[in-house]
Amino acid sequence: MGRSPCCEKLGLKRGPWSKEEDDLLINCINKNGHPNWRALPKLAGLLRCGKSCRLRWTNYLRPDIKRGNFTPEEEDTIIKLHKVLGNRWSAIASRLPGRTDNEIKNIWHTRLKKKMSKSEAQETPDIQEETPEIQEETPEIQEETTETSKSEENLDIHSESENSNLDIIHLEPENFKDDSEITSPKINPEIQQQPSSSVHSSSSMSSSEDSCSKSMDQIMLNNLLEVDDDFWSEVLWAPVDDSNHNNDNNLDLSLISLEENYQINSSLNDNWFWDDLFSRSNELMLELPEL
DNA sequence: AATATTTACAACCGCATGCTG
DNA sequence: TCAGCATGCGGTTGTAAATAT
Repeated sequence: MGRSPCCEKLGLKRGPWSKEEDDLLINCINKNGHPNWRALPKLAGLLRCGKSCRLRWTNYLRPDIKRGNFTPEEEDTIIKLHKVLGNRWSAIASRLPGRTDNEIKNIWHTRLKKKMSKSEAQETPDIQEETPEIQEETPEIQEETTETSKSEENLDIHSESENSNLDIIHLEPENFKDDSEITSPKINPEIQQQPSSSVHSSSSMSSSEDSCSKSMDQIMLNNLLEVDDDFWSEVLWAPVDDSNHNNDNNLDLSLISLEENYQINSSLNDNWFWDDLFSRSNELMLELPEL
């Protein structure tokens, strides 16, 4: 199938946008919307291609864009989502209201990637040193990993945490009212104090991931859950329309289901959510057919 | 102060995909 | 069913600003 060029390049302006151009574009979109990007430049009196206008609008001029530096919480969220979603910037952006995929991609390449590799380098020796101690301190926890997390004892802990924090987590963008709802961690002190076991391979974890997953194992083992264990695989093993083998979609569905499940079942605080979403998503990745 | 290097970010490019006639 | 078109998306580039030498 042939693909037409997005615009005729002759005579069209490229490069940075001027204030005047921005104003023309904003005025035009405010007046007419943007039902057709290709026709829009002419309508607005701009010597730009439609694609350029669309990018300028979606990445910079849109009124709902949050300008300014990323907060540490936002950065943390990006790191966690990137572990789950990979380079799917638009998917990550959809979970960070007011931020664009381009912006997230930029901050990842310029800051977060380096930050992560730096902290990995710094913390890897510590992790290696600490792991044996942790394992020694948590024999019970380790045993529990082989069993279901639904023991009476675990449920007791769970119900306590329920009492302490009954926040329902809504991951969909429209449910994020502000930054604090997105990320601000409200760590259950009980869980924080509990030593971490080593269910997850630390070798593949950055320090930020490590820090965010300090309590992950406890979460996984002790607090999750009223979530039906079958749930996590239901999506994966549900019949898939052969005519539409889109693994990305399957993954999306799986993640959406994860999110929805938490909306319904969550008595977890934010950290727990992220930790478990990450963990479960890794499982999903492993179970998914090769992309 | 001048120059070199690094960082941050806007913008571009081209492929993929969905929609429409 | 298929070609053409519009848009979404991720990778990459260009460049201004900041920082180091």
